Amino acid sequence: MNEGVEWALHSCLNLTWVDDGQAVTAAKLAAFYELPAAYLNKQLQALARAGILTSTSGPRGGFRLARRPEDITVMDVVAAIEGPEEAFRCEEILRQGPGGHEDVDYRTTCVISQSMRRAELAWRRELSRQTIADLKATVESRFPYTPDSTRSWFANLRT
Amino acid sequence: MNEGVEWALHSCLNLTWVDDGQAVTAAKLAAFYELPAAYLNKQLQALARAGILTSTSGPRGGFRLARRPEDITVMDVVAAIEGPEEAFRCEEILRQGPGGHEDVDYRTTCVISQSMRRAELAWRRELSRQTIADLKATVESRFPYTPDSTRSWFANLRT
DNA sequence: ATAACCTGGATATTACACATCCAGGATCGC
DNA sequence: GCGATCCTGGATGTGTAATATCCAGGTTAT
Ligand code: SF4
Ligand code: SF4
Repeated sequence: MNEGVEWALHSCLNLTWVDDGQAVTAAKLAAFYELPAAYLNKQLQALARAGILTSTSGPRGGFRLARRPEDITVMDVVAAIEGPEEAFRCEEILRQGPGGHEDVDYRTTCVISQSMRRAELAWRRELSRQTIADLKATVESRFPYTPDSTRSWFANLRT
Repeated sequence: MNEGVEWALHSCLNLTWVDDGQAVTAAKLAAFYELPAAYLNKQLQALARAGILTSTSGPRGGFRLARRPEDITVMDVVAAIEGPEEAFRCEEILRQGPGGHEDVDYRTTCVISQSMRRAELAWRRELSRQTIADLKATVESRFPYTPDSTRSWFANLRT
């Protein structure tokens, strides 16, 4: 599991707490957790390509959420960062074994592959149930002053 | 996801098809898929430590299943190879952020961490539902002559 | 006694995640 | 227009973990 997923989710949450319509610089988002700015920027670009964030160039530019938090699932973010590939990559070792054929796609016929795929589907389904809005609501109910303190932290940030 | 998991599951399946009470050498199991023998041996050792296989030293030694296939879940094998760690390792970046405390275990309080953990639980539950016996049965119903051909392949193997 | 085989630590190799850098382009304020 | 700000994306460097090999030692069957 890529570490960038964690950064991306945190950044999305932080974006829900800044003033609406306000774009936030990659450098500022990185500064919040003291992350390497250039590298976080890459993750944000991936989120932008996935349609989760919109990016604006130039002064007063930066990133903002492309949709409402209710419409962004945790799975969306994970997929944007990790790529569309499945975690279980079947190496099709059956191909090397006796009775293996070059022209068979073992990923679809093989039992082990199917079993892994089913488990991964359950994982994805669970991540799709949760939205950024859900996370936001849970945080706010547990730490009611997080929105205010986050907003003011970004507002008072000196570069 | 470790590639050794695939090897281990295949090897367990193959072991269900050899004559009962017959131990199979790591080298033979590796030869079946042309895998690196020394490395597969490491995975088999892990399975032995986990109580999934029993190992016998000396001539006529090797590995055999420690329990009935019905009593070995796919999750057992995955856990034996991958170790007990969770796939989502929370780096607790909140600790670096404003308002972070040294003495808080963010892995338990944090919403993101919980969300990931829940998804991973669903994944594990799904893998625990399937046993080696289930895989075996599915393979045999699709490819009825696999047990015979596998058994005879091992029997006729020349080193 | 000898050969077959597992055990486990040390070591080499390789792939990939992590991280940085820079040239280019867009946008804003002046 | 001009300079400053900031995103874009490819090239590149770095470090760590997965992959793979090796060997010295222990166990067991014949
Ligand atoms: S049997 Fe399935 S899991 Fe194993 S190598 Fe073939 S496709 Fe992959
Ligand atoms: S908030 Fe949660 S996921 Fe993020 S660093 Fe803290 S514990 Fe980890």
